[in-house]
Amino acid sequence: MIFTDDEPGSKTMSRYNAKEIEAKWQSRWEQEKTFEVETDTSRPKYYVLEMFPYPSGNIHIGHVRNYTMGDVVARYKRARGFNVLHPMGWDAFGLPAENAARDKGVHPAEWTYANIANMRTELKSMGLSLDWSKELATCHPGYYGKQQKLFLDFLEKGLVYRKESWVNWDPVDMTVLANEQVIDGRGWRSGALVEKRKLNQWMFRISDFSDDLLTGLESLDRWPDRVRLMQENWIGKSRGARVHFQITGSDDTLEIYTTRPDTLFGASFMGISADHPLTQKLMKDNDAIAEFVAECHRMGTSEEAIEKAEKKGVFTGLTVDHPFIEGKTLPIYVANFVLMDYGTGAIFACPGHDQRDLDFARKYDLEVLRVVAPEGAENEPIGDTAYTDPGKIVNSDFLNGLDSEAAKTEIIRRLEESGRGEATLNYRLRDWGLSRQRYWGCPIPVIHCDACGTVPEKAENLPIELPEDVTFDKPGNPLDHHPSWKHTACPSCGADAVRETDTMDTFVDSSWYFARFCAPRNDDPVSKDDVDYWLPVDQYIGGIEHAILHLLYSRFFTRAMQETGAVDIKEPFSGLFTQGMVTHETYRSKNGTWLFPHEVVHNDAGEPVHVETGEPVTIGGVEKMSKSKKNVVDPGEIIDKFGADAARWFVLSDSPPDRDMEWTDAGATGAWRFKHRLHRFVTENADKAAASGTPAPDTFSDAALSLRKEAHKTIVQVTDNIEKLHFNSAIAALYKFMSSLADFKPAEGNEGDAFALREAMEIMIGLVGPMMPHLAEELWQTVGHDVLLADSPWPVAIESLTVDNTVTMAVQVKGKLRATIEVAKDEDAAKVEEIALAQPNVQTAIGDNPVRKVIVVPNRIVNVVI
RNA sequence: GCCCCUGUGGCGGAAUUGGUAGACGCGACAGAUUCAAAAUCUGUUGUCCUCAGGACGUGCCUGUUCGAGUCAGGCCAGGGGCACCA
Repeated sequence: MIFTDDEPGSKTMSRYNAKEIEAKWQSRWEQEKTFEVETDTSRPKYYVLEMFPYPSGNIHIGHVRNYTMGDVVARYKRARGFNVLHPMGWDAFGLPAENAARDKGVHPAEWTYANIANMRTELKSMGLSLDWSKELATCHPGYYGKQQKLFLDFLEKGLVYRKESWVNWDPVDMTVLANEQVIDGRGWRSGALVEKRKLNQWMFRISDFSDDLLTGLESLDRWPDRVRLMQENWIGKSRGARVHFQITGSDDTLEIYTTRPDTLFGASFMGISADHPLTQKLMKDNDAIAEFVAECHRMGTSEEAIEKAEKKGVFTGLTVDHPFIEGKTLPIYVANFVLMDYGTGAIFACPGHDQRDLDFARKYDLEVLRVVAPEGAENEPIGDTAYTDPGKIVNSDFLNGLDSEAAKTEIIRRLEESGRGEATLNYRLRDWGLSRQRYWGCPIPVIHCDACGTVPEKAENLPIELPEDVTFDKPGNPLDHHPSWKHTACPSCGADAVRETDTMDTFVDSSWYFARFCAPRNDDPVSKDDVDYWLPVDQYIGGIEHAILHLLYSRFFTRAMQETGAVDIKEPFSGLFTQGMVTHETYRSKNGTWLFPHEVVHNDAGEPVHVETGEPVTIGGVEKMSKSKKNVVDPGEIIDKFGADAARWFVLSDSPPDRDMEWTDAGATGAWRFKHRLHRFVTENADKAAASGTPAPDTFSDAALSLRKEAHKTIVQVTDNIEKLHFNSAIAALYKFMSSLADFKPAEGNEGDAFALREAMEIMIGLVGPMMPHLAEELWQTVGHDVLLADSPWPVAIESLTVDNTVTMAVQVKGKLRATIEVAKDEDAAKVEEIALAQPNVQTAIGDNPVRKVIVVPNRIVNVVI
């Protein structure tokens, strides 16, 4: 067993006992309240936040990676003199608690708080520099009561409204289903065919902020480009036209939105959504339409389901007149691919230039006409693929010969001139439906009164707490079933009234917690003085899976809170980092069942076998860790086996933080070895080093000078790497520095050597500190410091030691490396060229060819062109 | 289906952002130490060839450039998101 930190009977093994030492420093930090912070406007602040976890029961390696990254930044910024806010809390409402209640009969609150207690212990064992005094849980009335206040503020400002919208409905369980609870169109528990159903829902007016959320992205220069791009696409600003089509033989018009008005002459039919008012009207006395609408409602509410479904429709019997082609009419179809939520819920279809329209047209044998063509393809018919690129307009009367852009402008001019349409901007972003028909969420603080309608709860009555005595044995929302909870008096007229029994989407909880952390026990939801100091979050870290919804909702909430005066800013997170997932090999036993990594060992022949039965094991692909495939490692076991420092070190090393990392025991062992190597070196060499505070002597041996240079260069590199969150590169630099440090043999009695050794050891300890904080504290003490490393400043590089006066330059002939030369830094280009050309290998490569040109890039490369 | 990302040795990855591809770690191999093993230390390790040298090489194909892992265009493969999972 090589992983035991204190191997008995081993003489060479260091006596570093991770468990003891890690616990020791954790309690020291806790006693001294090292990481508890207060608003202090005299000091520069830095707010580091990792996305708070859902309390599922145990932390997983993904959490370890996420929180370690944040912790490195937090500890580093502290060392750089910032007042660092680094809080932790729990995203504690949500479905899993209700599932546990239903499956195991345990109350959601009990289940959640037990999970929190366990995860808190696990997180604490990681040695994170968190201010635990600011801990919060969204399921606590102290949090969600304030959220209800925010809701009322938003309501007053007109940022919330009610509207009918669609939900997935399980007709057997009589309950609303989340998209993930709909499997192949059926309820996950009942197996019943899921229907779409309309419910009255509360909505946030996020779409009022579409343009602001879009332009705001430009200011977020410390966000990954891809996240900004994803949000930009999600908001989906488009320029297009609204066109009013006359319904043939009627005074009514059908209003459509299109981004391709240039293809209007290629229109062959109209598509309207199953939920379009016209459809709703027609289905009353048309069974075929009614049947088709019902079919559409069985499709599920996700955009993915709608897009992937076969394109289908039903003819309404109505046609519209083409606005520019005299006598041409276009049939109106109810079509399953037209979304009521986008544009006007109606389109004109041009099969030649839109793939969905083409699929539909082929199915129903409708006309397909080319109206846009690339150069030379004007007369080519459209095959099975729509031509969606821009090109030259053909078959389009007055648009012929124009390019797509000019045609758009021209046709909009003509539409506006004739009053049959106008240019318009459209956004894909829809309002945010926040109502959930569930128990374990924040109650929406409004009351329905027969006389007064919908009335907000009085602020002094907050929090509206969830009742504890609920059961989950009946389908539907327990709040609705509760005998007394929903019955109350109308705050306005005092008559008997009923509470709203819907609770809020859990995304609401996570849309303002970063603001609450600034003063988590404050009476108002948000403490102005504290958020003015701490916000925005300087570095936010979390998974890429939140790139759109959570981050967009938080940006909306911050704007909404600005409107209610709670904050003065628009953007909550000035820096964002999205870390990759943790993956692991998968294993299957002989009979095909998944196995945990700890159930697999290698036999003498090196083959993977089951630890108990000895039967062969199949090693599968490397996949995202998931409980169903059992390819998970338990952080508790890892910390137990390797120590928190080694676990932290390993999740930072090897893989770049924004990419997926594979968990391997071998990698963890490497981290563990480094920890011991460093510990052994410092404990064995501390007495050879100069005493703390000894001034630098005037002269140094070559070896000492070279060690000092490497030490100071390492400061520069590690600092730069941490600033850029390139933790893996920082660790590579430290490994390299460790080799040089271990190679350094100070001559006895040599002052310079003793000084260099001490300096290098202290630099090493300081730089390792954010990653392996326990070991670093221990060694910091070993080399003679009383002050905690956590309270000590970051190592400072001496600039003169970080630059070399010679550089190695590559010499290429025709782009191929032929030699390297050592020249003075910033050497004159002519001199460099002369030296380069004098190299025998260079001469051989040039041969008899005339030298046409020599390119000299200072301090980098020489390229001889022949 | 739509949007976004990623692809470099046996493996994880590095590359000052267009300038010596493979830093650093893992694994493997060889040696030292040991009664022996573990641990530790030292060295070698992209592929191929006619091996003091050279050719090839960053998923595939084309291009721009004195020079491409890096830029452009087109493919292929894997992953994330798609509004009620969090």
